[in-house]
Amino acid sequence: MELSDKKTAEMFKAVCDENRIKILKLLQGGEKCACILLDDLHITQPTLSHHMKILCDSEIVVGRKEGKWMYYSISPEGADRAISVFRALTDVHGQGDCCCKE
Amino acid sequence: MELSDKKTAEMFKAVCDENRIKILKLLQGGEKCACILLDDLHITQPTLSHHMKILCDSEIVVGRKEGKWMYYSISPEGADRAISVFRALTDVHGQGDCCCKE
DNA sequence: ATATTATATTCACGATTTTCTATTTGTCAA
DNA sequence: TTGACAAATAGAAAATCGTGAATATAATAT
Repeated sequence: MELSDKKTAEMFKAVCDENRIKILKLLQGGEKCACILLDDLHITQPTLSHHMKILCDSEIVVGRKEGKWMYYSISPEGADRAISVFRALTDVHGQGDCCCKE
Repeated sequence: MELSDKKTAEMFKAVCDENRIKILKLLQGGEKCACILLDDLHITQPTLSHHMKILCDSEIVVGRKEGKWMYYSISPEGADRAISVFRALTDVHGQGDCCCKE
């Protein structure tokens, strides 16, 4: 589970934007077509496409093409991976320095 | 554990930047003085101050003033809160639509 | 083949973020 | 009180990000 700092930052960009958070909330109801997401968000189609790319790059969301349509859903594995990475980044395994200069 | 989308985005901004990720990794060794963090990062003092503000705003890091010095450490409670928020955002509790239009 | 529909890409622009220099504030020691 | 040091703030430059209009690509239907 070793990720570069750059990749880690990329992963959490998924949850750094209000619209992407809204998209995740919509996807919690299960897999949804892009066109349905579009109806529920006040953004244009290219903007949605842009956000879906960031979400898919983070691997927290996965896309599936079916004919003309793109279906998106939350990947429980991707979400678990993100949590693992977050834990690995915030677990404290030391006691620090007792003072600034000794 | 209900957070506005804006607040949620703010919280995860903490882990959306390479320098802040480096800072968290340093703090995993325990509480550290700002001046020590500064030695390990190739940024200026005001830039560090800026990043520490964002980290503290997310409540994943807490600061403590002692005389002239600021000591920072990871807040296990803050980190747990972030994980809870992330889970609440990515748990799937529906099965989606079977198709785009019915 | 042509038209239509769904999504992705390109480009440009404005807003936000990161970063720095300069300055200010706060704390301690002579 | 003055000087030295740590950290925060102000202001500005540069980079990144979010957005939409225009266009391209892909799939389906006629």
